[in-house]
Amino acid sequence: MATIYDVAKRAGVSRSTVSRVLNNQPGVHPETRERVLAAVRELNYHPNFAARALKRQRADAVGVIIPSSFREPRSDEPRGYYFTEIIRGAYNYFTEHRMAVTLLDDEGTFEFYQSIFERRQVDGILFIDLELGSDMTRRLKSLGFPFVIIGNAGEPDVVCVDVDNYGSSQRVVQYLYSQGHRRIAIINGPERRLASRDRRAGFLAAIEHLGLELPEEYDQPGDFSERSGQKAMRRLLQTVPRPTAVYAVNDRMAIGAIRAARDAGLNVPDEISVVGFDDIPVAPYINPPLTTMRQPLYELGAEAARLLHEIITSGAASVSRVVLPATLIERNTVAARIEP
Amino acid sequence: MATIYDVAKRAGVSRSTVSRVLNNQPGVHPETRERVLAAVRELNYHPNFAARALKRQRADAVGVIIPSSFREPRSDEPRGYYFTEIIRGAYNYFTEHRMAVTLLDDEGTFEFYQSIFERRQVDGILFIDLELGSDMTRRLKSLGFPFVIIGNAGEPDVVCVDVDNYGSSQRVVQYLYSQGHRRIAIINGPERRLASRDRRAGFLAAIEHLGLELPEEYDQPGDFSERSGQKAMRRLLQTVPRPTAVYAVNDRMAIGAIRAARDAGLNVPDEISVVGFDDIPVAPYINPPLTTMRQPLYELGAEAARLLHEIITSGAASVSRVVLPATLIERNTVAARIEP
DNA sequence: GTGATGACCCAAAACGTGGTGGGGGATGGG
DNA sequence: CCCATCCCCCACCACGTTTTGGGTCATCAC
Repeated sequence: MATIYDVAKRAGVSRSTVSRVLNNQPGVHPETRERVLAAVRELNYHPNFAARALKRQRADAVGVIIPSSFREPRSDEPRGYYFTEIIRGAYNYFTEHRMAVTLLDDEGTFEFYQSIFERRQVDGILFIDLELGSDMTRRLKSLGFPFVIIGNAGEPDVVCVDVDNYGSSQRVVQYLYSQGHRRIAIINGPERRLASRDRRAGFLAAIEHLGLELPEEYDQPGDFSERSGQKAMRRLLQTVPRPTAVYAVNDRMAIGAIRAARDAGLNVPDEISVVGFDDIPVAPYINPPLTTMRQPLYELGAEAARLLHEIITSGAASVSRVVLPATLIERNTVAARIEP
Repeated sequence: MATIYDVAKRAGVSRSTVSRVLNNQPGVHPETRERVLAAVRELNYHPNFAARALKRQRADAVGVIIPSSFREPRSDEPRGYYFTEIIRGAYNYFTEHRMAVTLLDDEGTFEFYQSIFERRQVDGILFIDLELGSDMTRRLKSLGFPFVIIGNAGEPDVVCVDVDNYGSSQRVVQYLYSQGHRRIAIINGPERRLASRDRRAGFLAAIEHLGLELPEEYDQPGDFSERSGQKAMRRLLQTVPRPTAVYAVNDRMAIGAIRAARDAGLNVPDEISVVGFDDIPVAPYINPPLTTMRQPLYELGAEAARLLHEIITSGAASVSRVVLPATLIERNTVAARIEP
């Protein structure tokens, strides 16, 4: 394996001159520079990664921490897609900027995260969808290590990028309203998830803003799983009057809800409309194709990467919270309704 | 940031003793060991990653190279799922063995791959589904750097792990035959892909083995895209006699094929049966749910990781080629047929 | 009492790179 | 012809760790 010393010898110069050439620093005669470059090519020299990192005190690499649920075997609820898209966005950005992306384990303890910081294997960390809790977030923040959270950090002064759960839910209600719906129900996600809470809050705000009524039974719990969506829909179908539209705060539950409606002999969307959230890959393939809010996952990753890079290079991000809009994808699970 | 020197000073020993303790080497008094450990805890010391890698001449990290198609924006053919599953398998294995997984760019040139080797950022590389070609593979092999290919390496003596495309295709034909089908057609993938060729070869072998006929028109080209499957099916439907079953060598094309059949007013599976390959996430959700061969993606990744680890630690793999079986997932696109 | 034997521990030399201070050679002006 | 000036280039240290070749002390057998 060729070292910088070999290159120097071959080019007839000293190591430092080679270093200067490689790092594009001034003070090297063009001819010498060319000779060095030639030697580099001939020897197929590439700077040793560890040595450079050790000396420069930076790794030119960032870590991505994904929830440990990622590690679970193939399940009915493959969240893999979610991370893939986000990571792709971040990966493309970092590749562009000559930084490596390494997948980091998620042990979930503060000490573990701290150890990642301390060993300096990476220059910064991207937390994807971890729901760290504000206490953990604060402690991490106090370490002074660059990190960005994808999702709601639940804490000010922590840089995070999130989809606009609140506003998007408002838009769902407005859309349904504009289609003539007045009795609109919601199937919620798990309460501990900030994303769920934000979506519910946006929904409630829009309902109130439009002066609609929300009977208690229209506000159904769920846990993001298909099965929970199915169960929630069954309960909704027994309420009188029945809602004409249902907003399931993720696509999985929307799929379950549609199944429940069909099982009950109801036609979607003619007899009951359904809107989901996420736009997972199967959304266009279910029957009927699902109308949903598409999460800008790729952009989430890219934007988070940009912010992290900013923190790494300049010490701080220009903005501490970025919220990206979701876009409504109209397919076939919502019908216009002439209110009786 | 605490260094090993700080720990040594606090524990009142030399650096080498600290190092011995941290690496579980003998020759240090239990009492001293305890004192060192205490100092480590108090100072929250974690060995610097770069320094350790530099000295040890290994990074405790492996690279994963995914096709550059991974980098493309959200497309109609999201292969992301494919890599996700494979990477999960590999990731879990490496995490278990305290190695980091870093995503590597795919520039596609030999010089680039070589440079990854030379900079020693990783101890080994996993090539996912790259169809490197046997020339590239040979050249990489000659570098003597640990790497494993997921997919058919197309070259002996190169360690690779692949799904049993040949045998699985035979099983598809046998299955169809056992259901009473005698006129079986195939929709192929792109010819340059070894996976396509293997699947086609297995298909042909089984057809011949069973003494079935294969009119030229039953052997349709395709390119793995939904659209190409659709087109191929249209052509198939015009042949006389029409096939009673169609084997599309991936699920995307199977979906296209089903769409074409439905567009032509044919019922799947009653009038024509379809089998796919992959078991992509949407397979159970299309209408009707797709019968297909499930690729053991997770296991592919885990097995490749195991082999790579073996090469890294012991210099060579115990076996140079592992072939994993696909499993038939029976859903609703194949009907039993009483041959007229 | 003395030499041999272990058990522990230390100092110093790597690993390959980046940066810094200073030295040497060429060039041009006096 | 000499000196000042400016480029270039070199030797050397530092980065934080692992490893190697001892060195010191107590113990033990003779």
